[in-house]
Amino acid sequence: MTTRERPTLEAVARRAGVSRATVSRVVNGSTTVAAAIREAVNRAVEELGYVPNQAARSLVTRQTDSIALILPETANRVFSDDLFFPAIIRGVGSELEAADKQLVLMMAGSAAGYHRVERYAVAGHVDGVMFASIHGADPLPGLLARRGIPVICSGRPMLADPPVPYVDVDHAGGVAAALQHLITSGRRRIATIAGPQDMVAGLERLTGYRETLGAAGLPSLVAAGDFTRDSGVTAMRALLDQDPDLDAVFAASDLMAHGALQALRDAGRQVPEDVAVIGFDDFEISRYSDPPLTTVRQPIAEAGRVMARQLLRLIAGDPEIDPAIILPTELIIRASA
Amino acid sequence: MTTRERPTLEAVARRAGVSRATVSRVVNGSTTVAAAIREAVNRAVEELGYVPNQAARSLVTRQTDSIALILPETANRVFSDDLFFPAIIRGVGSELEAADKQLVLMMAGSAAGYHRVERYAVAGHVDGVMFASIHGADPLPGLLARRGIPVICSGRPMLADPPVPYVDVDHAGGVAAALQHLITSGRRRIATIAGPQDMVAGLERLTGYRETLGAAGLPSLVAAGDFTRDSGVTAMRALLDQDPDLDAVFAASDLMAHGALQALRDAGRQVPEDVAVIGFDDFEISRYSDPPLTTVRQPIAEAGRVMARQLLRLIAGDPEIDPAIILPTELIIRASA
DNA sequence: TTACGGCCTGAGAGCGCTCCAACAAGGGTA
DNA sequence: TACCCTTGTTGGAGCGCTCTCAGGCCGTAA
Repeated sequence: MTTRERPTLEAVARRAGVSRATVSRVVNGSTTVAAAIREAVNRAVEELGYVPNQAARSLVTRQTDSIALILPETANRVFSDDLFFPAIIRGVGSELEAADKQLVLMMAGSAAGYHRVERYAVAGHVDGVMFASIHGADPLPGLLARRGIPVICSGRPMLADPPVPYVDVDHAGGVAAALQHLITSGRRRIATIAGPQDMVAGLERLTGYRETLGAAGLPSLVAAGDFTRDSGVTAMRALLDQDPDLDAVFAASDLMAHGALQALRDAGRQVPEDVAVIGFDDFEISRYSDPPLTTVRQPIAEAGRVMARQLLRLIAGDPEIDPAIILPTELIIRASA
Repeated sequence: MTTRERPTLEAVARRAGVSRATVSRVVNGSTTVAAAIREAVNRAVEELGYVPNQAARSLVTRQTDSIALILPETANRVFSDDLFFPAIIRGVGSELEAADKQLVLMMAGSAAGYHRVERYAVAGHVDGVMFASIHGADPLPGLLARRGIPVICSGRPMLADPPVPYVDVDHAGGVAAALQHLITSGRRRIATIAGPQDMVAGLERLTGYRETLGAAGLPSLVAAGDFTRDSGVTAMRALLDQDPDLDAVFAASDLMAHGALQALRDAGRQVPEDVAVIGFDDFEISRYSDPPLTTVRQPIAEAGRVMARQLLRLIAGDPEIDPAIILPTELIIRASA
């Protein structure tokens, strides 16, 4: 392995016969350098294979051109079966790539990991921090914001002190559209499989369900889930126990809807003839389930993209950041309802 | 926003009434500091909320405690439908988390992104680099290695100059097991949907197919795919055109196998009665397809974990790094074959 | 009492870069 | 010819930290 000594600015300057400052200007694209000298410097850079030392540079500029994305889960949970995080990463990644920033991924499932994230951000390793999907009243976003670090959240944070700008989707609207579709097509005993109630997404979808059904004068029937497929199976069984005659189910996630599909099949119910099923997410796999899943599409990757864009503006010092951006959801009708 | 001035070592030293060097010693856990002084320093650190500046630190130590994972695809392709990258990230992430290193994710789909990755690594922004799934004869791993940067690959790199250590799975063994299962159960016209031939995974699975069938004296029938579901649909149709009487298909990825399942259904074939289908990957979704997919399980997350572990050893200067680690694959028999 | 280690602590020299103040050339104007 | 810009370049300070080395203090032995 050729652990060749890395050339410094100094070395380039010597070779090009100019000063360090001039080389720095050329490297950083300043225009006030005579063409001939710029040429000479560029040649020296090329010949030596010079690449600026990032640590030295950010020591003085106080920025690193990298951005952290915090996934408040353990690595094992994050990428198990769920396509939410991959989609967020996809959106964030494409946006940062375009802005020539680096993405630092941090999985902070444990309390220790949590503290690590805090130290990492405060140590100035990144220029800003994004949070993907927050559990409960998480103090970390506020904590970092108070430390002067640009922060933005995906999903409205429950704790708003200090308020941290966020990007979210229109949960209530999506749920209302889904339920309206069920009601319009004659369903009257509409149950729901709710998401975790320590997350805003779970909370708002349940609230939306209650309100829409309440307004329509229909009874509620709720089972708790945690967005996973298995919890969907369990919840669906419980619902069937409680009301064998239910004719529709709204699941707060596609994965839970798939679980419900399976539980319904096991219980001998036909979908959508006996029971209509609607999910929430519109993951790719929902196009291929049996039957294909009717679901509320939420633009996850787009949320990631917007979140990244907002953070970049925040870092650039733009004073006019929307404190909240809500992206629209859309009901995608397939065969299951 | 409280952009409070970040305290420096100097400030802590003043407050604790000691020198900078002593504070540094305490912060870095040196034992040669008197207990009373250590106490005082720790108190000062606490009171000031001191966190060492990472840039300054790595300027002198020449290490950053972060590691890059390069995904040689565009962000949009990486997380589309595929569960390969999420699984790799999961493995790598859990291992790095345990080692208290940070994961920097880089998507290098374009040529520009490519150059960016190189500069980034050479700039000393990371202590080492991992490559996930390499296309063709990619020069980048070798290039970085020659620059003295610790590098490791997931999947055997086609270009081995200089040789870069890698972690891969036993493609040939998995394919052989799959085909043996088909042959044993009486299948005689076994087609394959091959993966992209610019990737070792695609190449080796096709080679395995040819060799096993050749040894059994059975004819080959090959259609090309690119690991995606859509390519599986197309390839399956082509195979059916070429040999309407084929009785089995081995797809080089689960996604292609799902596509094949769909195309077979559309063509009125029963799986597994008319045509047996076997995939490769064992993604979660394959447990839930119709029928559940028989497939070759490859331990992707484990490969990520091993890769991270190897890189960490490489960075630590361990001279005895296995140039290649091959993880076992396993045939998972479900209903489709 | 003096000499001599052993232990801690402090001073100071960088790490490689940016950026500011200062200065060297030209070229135009009075 | 003297003077003032403008344009381009340089030296040097300083970012916050680590680490080497010299030196202070103390106990022990001679």
